[in-house]
Amino acid sequence: MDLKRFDRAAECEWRIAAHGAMRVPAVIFASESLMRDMDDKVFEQITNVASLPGIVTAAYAMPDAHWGYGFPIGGVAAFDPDDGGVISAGGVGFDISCGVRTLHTGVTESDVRRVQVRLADRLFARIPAGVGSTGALRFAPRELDTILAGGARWAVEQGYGRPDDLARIEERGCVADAAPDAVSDAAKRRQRDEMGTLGSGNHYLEVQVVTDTYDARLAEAFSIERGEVLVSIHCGSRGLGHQIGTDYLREMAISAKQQGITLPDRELACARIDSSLGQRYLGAMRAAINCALANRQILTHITRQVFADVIPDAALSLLYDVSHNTCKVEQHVVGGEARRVFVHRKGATRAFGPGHPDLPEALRDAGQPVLIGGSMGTASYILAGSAGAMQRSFGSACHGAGRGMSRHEAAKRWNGRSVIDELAARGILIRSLSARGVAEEAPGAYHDVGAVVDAAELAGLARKVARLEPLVCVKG
DNA sequence: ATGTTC
Repeated sequence: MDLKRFDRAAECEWRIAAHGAMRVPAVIFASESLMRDMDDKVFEQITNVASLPGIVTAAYAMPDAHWGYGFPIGGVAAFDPDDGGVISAGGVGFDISCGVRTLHTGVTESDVRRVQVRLADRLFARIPAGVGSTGALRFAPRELDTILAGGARWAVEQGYGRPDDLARIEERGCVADAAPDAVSDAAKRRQRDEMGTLGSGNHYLEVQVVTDTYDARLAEAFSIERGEVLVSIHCGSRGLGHQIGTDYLREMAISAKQQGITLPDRELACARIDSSLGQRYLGAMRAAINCALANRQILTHITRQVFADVIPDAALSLLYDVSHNTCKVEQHVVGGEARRVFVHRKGATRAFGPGHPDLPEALRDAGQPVLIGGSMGTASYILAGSAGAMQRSFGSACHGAGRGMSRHEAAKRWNGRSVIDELAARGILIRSLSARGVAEEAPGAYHDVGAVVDAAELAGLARKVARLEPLVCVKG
């Protein structure tokens, strides 16, 4: 990206003053090196977002930002319903509430190394992964409505997990005001056999070891120690969320035209938050959030069963669960006063700072765990949300490494089998049904996740707590 | 991300 188009406000903060149709400035948080590598499309898309009605303060892009549908992936934007603010299906994304949850295991790397192959094989046998994968569970439409209203809370009531898991999930496992009635029958049909499945693309279940901790106080608050094994599950709302995105994008494109909302890009189709379409989308999107939370909860239950069998000493407890693709109603201080705004985070993680009332008591002094998934075979990081994020980015931070190469290009460049063999030689076991999928997800297709989290920290959005390396990875 | 092309 051409850096001359920006005002450098700080080492990792690049501003674009409002001009043309922009209602507010745009801000990218990144190092100079990440900025140089960043797709020009991010500049175009973030300035487009800044022109949407009712946007508050600024449009933001995180250090891992790249080209997305309408909004960049790694985009954050807040809208005020009392100022004509909008909700955009493209601003949430197709994989609604895709996210990561990380579990403690209480065992060490050597405990896993002893049984590593069996653990990899058993997880792969039990965790359905891949395009169109189906699970062991089947739900009639009415049961699905209960899931869409109840989220992880429903799952725990059904015996998938423990009541104390819920405090460690955003919204305590169930987002309010979900509207299963606003979800099409087609979306529900697609989901009836996909609960408890991982999906494809960059989704994974990974067994990881803590290689480094950076802040002793925060590591202790998160109960993280070097050498401990963790499990991270990265997946979303599967076919249901995708179908909701498709359904409402179509409807928003038609309605925006009728309402005279001028769009710089038709992919930014949106509806006023206070319109009936806006409210229906919000209800459907919240149903998809609950679907994703229930999905990750069921996968947690299966993972616990596998560990109980292969490593009986392990005790899996939830560190935290974050969502990456959402729009949430939150209170933020804008121009010195508390305002209720609708925060779109697309490929961005909520990163609430210390003292936030939505955090469970055990984590409140430390700040929210921010779980950063690396690319396959590379490190992941755990950060802590900060007061800086509350001031600078509506309580948001980055979400991952950020793709640097298209799937097509990666599939041409790498051979899946070779990628698996090379990682196995480094002690990392990959299990996947799709060699092409593995090639598309080759570590070289992504930016350096370490550079991304360093930039997030330097920008004042989050504090580094721990670095993890993979031991086993089940891929879609 | 996605019954990987409405």
